[in-house]
Amino acid sequence: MRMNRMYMPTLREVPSEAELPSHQLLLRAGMIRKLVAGVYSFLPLGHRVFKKVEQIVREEMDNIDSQEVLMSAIQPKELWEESGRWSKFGPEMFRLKDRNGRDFCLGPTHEEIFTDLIKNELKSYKQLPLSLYQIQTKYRDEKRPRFGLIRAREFVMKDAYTFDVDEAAMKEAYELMWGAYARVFERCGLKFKIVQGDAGAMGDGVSHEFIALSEYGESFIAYCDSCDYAATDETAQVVYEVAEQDSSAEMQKVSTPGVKTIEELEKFFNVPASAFVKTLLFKAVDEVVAVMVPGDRELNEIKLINALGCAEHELEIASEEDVKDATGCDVGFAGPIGLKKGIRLLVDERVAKMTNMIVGANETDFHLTGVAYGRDFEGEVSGDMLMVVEGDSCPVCGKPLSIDKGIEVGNIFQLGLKYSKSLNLQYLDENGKSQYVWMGSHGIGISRTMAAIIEQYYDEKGIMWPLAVAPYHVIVTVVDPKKADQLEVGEKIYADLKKRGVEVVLDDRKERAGVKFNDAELIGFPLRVTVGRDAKDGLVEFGVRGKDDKEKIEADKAVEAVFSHFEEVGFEL
RNA sequence: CGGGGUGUAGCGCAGUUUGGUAGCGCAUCUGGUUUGGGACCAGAGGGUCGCGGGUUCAAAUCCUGCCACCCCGACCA
Repeated sequence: MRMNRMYMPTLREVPSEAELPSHQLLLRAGMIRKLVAGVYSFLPLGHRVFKKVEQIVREEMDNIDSQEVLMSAIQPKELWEESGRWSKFGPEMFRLKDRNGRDFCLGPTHEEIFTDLIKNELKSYKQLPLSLYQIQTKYRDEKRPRFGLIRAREFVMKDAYTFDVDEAAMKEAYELMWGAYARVFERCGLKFKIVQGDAGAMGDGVSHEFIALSEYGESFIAYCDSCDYAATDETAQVVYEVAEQDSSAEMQKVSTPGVKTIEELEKFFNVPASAFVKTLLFKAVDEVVAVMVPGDRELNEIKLINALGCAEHELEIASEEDVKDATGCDVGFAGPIGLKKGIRLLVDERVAKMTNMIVGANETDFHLTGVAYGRDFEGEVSGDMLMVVEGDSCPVCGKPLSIDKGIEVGNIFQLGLKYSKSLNLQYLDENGKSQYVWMGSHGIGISRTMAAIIEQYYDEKGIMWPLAVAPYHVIVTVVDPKKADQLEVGEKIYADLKKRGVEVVLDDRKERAGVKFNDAELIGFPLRVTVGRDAKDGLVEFGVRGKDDKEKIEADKAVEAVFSHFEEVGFEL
């Protein structure tokens, strides 16, 4: 490709709408443009990178005998009602009606559609296992789209679905997928961690997330350096020991005027935060629920949601009015004793061991001390309800956990029988008996992966694409294309590289050298051959993006230099 | 959806407090001089000042309703 014909509107200045490096650089390098919030157009250079990532995914999926299909983005409401997700997905789903008023959605994911497709054809165990995937546009009306391609409302995902005869076979398919995903992200050059995930709206089974490490990531992960335990912060099991407490203390009401927060309480009573128990009120659908966690810890809302069995969007913090109605007092004095009748009280398992805690009295300006679980009140003991923090003990080996941040680029789920049951997907086994199909669902965010790569490969000048995903491998920069000798040498190297199958652009634009160099570095071509003033002596310059030292070589050796670099970094065309 | 902020030329911004009919830098076009790290000189084009309503002789500026976009919180590939 000749650059003077290339549509690559690079920007000198950072668009004010972009904050993250990947977002800024994608815009500045002329790779994407925003249409509306969370919806982007891919320009030629961006599209080339996109296709590279897509192709890597495709190859690795094909490699494990998953077969590519293409489903519609537009889906009928009926299938979603069968699975119960028409309401569960909530406002995240883009919904639309046809001219007759029939309801549809733009697919946020495709479990229903794949299951439905298969159920009409699948008859026998002999047809299993089956693994299908597609690379297709997904729609999710995010509450808050942001960070460019990282949280978009329209994005491209590779989604795969596996169908197996039993649980063991499903787990085998899961392992296969795991391996393919690891290879995909390795080939993309990403530094990533594989962590246990929460299944969320997808199902209740085992799941893992592939997290590309990045300081700008939205996903927090807890992991152990001593063993291989790793989980998302929401999933990580919290080890929290309650010290033996004196149970002889009597419950007493203490006046605590205006003392509401844990910090204020610590000062007032002069005891550590762990002596208190927070009673938090939430509204789930239209029921108010109270949750108790130790005063020095945060509640994990995901764990609460799982305990309640409601959907994410159905849970919200109770309003001030709801709190007053439930407790009969101002916000800040809620406690387990004297709550309005009928309010569910969930209790973290550790709270249930406390025999001398301080809680709100459900009376404005009063707290209760010396409260013992079991003696003074009881609730539903709900296991672990806490958010993990750095330094918590590893639930496997007991060593302290580390916390890191990253971008979720892929995930794998063991769906089990969730969809085959709700959508009635069965096969006949060897004995002619009907059995439900064991399913798995596996996603990779293609466009998001592209952004995640940039987050790991950039410097102050621009992007530094790994060769495997670079829009082109080499840029041949002709410093002054009006000089016949330079242009001639540049054209020859360009043609020779092309002949050898190298993806190459020729910068033949009538721009000053600085503009060309800056554009090349911004866009992030991995290799640069500069044809300048020494061209008349048959010399050119060979450089690698990200390395300052340039090497003067004979023009005839340029192609060789490119290939020896390929060899050096283990890249194959 | 709650809280905060912004909307003026393709991009980045000033002008709004104190109403008087729109400006700067970059980019674009023309001519010339330059030519290895975002050139210089001269000239030119480009704006429903987010949209609607109101106040006023007069509105980018004041009032009001709406919209869009960005940031902070809860969701996910």
